[in-house]
Amino acid sequence: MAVPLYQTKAEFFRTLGHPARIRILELLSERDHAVHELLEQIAIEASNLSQQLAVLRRTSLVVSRREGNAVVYSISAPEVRDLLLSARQILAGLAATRTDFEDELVVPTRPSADR
Amino acid sequence: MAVPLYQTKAEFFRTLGHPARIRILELLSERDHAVHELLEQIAIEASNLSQQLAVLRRTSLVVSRREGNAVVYSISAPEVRDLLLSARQILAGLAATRTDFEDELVVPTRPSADR
DNA sequence: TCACAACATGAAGAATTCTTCACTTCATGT
DNA sequence: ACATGAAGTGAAGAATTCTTCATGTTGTGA
Repeated sequence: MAVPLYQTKAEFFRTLGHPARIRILELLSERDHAVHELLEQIAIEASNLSQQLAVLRRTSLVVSRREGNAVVYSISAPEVRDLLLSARQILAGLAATRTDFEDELVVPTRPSADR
Repeated sequence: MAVPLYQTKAEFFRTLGHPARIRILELLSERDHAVHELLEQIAIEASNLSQQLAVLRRTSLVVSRREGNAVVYSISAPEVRDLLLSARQILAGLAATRTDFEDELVVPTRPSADR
């Protein structure tokens, strides 16, 4: 293998490192979506969405097929679902830690409903 | 929550999206390491390593403590280990897919040992 | 107290990645 | 054949992220 594994891994994570791409993968891990369906859910320009889909296609994380007038995307590695879940858990854990830490350090103020 | 979840997730993955940071996390998921120990394993400049450690610290993925002359780092979320494993599997799957695909399309040539 | 080793940090230029724009392509309906 | 809706693409400037350099801190041992 010419490219070291940790380099490949880094690239993989980098392709996950974009809000639109995360949303796309989350939507696709529920079910296949046509591009115009994704567009309804994600608030970005059509051509930007195309660019992000291209990134995901390049890394083989998704595949597309044409269905008449529409192009339908699907996830190629179902394990991505687990990965996203796993990430959510870690994130929840870290958030909790940070909150605890604040609880310890921050001067207590009147509890506020919206923060 | 002011910041949407998928934004936070994207940031999380982006902090994983760097070869040095991946290696650091892999080393730390084996056991705690002092900075100079990490430096032995990873071929980057000391100050670069510090910068990457700072990135990981900012996102609370690692924590550091001083032990005499040295600073020792450890992983704060053990689940990171699973995540890295999970990524490795997906990557292996994708690589296999791509290889299969090549097997189908590419004109077979004499097998070569070094590619 | 000095000197040195181990780390950290701010700043700046280099390198990447994002977003948008102007087009192009492809399939369908008329 | 033409118009239209759906999607993709190359290019370019804006925005981020990397790497390195110079300098600053903090312990330890002489």
